[in-house]
Amino acid sequence: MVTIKDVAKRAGVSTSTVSRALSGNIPVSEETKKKVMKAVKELNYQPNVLAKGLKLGRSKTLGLLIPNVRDLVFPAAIRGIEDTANKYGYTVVLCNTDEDIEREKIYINSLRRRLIDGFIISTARPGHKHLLELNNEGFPMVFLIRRIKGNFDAVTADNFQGAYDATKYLLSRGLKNIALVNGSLDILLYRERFKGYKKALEEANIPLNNDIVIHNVYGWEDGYKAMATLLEQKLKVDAVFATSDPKAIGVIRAIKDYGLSVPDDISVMGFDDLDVVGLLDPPLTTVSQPFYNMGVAACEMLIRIIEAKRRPKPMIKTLPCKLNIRSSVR
Amino acid sequence: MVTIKDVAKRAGVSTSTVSRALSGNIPVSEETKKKVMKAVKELNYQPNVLAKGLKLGRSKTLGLLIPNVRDLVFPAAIRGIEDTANKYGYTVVLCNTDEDIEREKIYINSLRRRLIDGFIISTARPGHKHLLELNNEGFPMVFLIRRIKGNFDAVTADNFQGAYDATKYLLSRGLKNIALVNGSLDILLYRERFKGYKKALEEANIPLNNDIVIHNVYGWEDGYKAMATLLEQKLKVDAVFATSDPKAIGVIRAIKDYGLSVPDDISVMGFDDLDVVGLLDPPLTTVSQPFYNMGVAACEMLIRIIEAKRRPKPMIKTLPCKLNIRSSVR
DNA sequence: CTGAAAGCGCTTACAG
DNA sequence: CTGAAAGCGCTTACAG
Repeated sequence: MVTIKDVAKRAGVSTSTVSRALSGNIPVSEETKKKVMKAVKELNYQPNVLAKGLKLGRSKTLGLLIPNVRDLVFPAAIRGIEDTANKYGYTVVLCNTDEDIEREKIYINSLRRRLIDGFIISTARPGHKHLLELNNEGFPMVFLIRRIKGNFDAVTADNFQGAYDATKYLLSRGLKNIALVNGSLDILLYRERFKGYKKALEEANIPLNNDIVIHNVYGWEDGYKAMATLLEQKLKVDAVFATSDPKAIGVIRAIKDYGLSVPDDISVMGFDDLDVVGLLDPPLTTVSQPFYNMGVAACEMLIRIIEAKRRPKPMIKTLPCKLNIRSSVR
Repeated sequence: MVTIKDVAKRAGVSTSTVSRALSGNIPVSEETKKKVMKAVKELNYQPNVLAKGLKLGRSKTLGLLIPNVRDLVFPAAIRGIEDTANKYGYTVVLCNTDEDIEREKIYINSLRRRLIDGFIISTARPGHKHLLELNNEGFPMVFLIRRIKGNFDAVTADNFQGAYDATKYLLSRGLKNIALVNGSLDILLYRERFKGYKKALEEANIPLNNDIVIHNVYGWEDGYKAMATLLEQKLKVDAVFATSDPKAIGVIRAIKDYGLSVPDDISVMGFDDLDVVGLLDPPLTTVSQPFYNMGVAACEMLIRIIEAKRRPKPMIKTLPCKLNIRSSVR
């Protein structure tokens, strides 16, 4: 491997000068700069990032904490993060926590030994004391998709607006008995989606019917069960707003298994717009979250925090959702 | 941050001794080892991985090159890699190449400045000279899922056997006119799947009908087109073997759009067993690739190569596929 | 078994 | 503007 010494020798200057010519932080005469650059080129010199990191106490790497790469929600966001990190010369390390706080703590500790420069965190849930401590230390971090209450840097979708628009749209199609199949209210974004749903109903003067509102639904199996329960009870339902696409998939399967049709008998609205959801039968009408762009925004925000001299004021960036109308709503 | 010096001071020994006690490579008396461990605990000392890496010329970091995280093929494999890397104290850096050789070269170069210890490569395709060079340097690398011809370390599925079994199964269901919707023959695994298909046909004394064999099909849109073409020509087809699940999804949509039913009119067999494919309508019968385990195996192989004193002989590990029978074949 | 010293490849405060 | 020196936090060959 060619080092800064080799470059210095070839250019006939000291290693200090090479370093300065390369960093650009400290003035170097045009002439010597040229000599250095020539030597760099000729030797194809690549600075050693570890050595630099050791000296500077920064490693140009970012940690990304997510529950599980296999969740279809994450790949697009990861891609946005990777692309952005790469653009700024950063590298990202992926950590799957499986929603396990202990695993998360272990990951955070082990990454700190690598002098990680900051974290993007998509695992916010009750029991996040360790994250607050990290933040109090002034450690750069930004929440993505999920966030926790309070004044922390975060990038999320506009969950309230998305849910509001979705419900409004169902209403506009003449659907009145709109069931809600929602996630855990422990998680902020499900509280917000619930609010959006209620607001739209309220504006249409439709009273909230708690019989057809189900919370704590996780994933498609649960979605299936929730819908089956609704159907068993023979409650009047002409549409279902499932607040995540996996839930919607389960809901659709249940409806079909009970011999009914989507959307002729019951319309189904999802939330997420996962890459696969246009391929379903029927293709799912859903609220589209800008996952890729959220990844980009979170990564840019984190890098800005890392590279700032003074920590900027916390900022919550909320990206708009938009309805992706396909065929599961009549 | 607490360093080895702090530990040395507290334990009343030199930093050399602390280092030796911790590594275990060099004998240290039981007594001093105890003192060191005590100090380590009390101070919660975490060695600085960058410093260690700089000294040792290794970084305990692995590079993973894939075309795109958003391809549904990869998340499970990534998860297997992450879990394994983590178990051995390694960290993995993900790179999306978009099948672009230039991007790939840039990634490889920039990771080498980080003293990356080895690569897992899922991007093998024509134009891999740079990979051969890397290999010739003795740089640790293993191919995953896709590999190139020759004697290189690799972990793949048994593509021949999988395709053979799939075709045999279709035959066993009384299906005789089995179309093949296949990928590019530039890619080894599609050649192997083609061979498996031909072998099964041959054994059943069914001549290969080139009219219903289509190659160079990439993704679901292409799968749709391929099937549409077949249908337009009114060729006799009672089953389709699509050699990837996305192709199968396109095939199914085309069949439905032409007013036919799966599997009543035409049966469809896929290949991959992506996480979502059981949720389709009808749930897809497909060849299941052990993506997670392939990720684990590739990562273990790579770490073994990295940590070996002498480079072990190249080894190709082939994991068996198994049929996952659902409802798209009659 | 243990310590002092050198060195991994950088950057930057200190002189000049 | 430039060089010599110190130092980031480790490990290990060299003495003892």
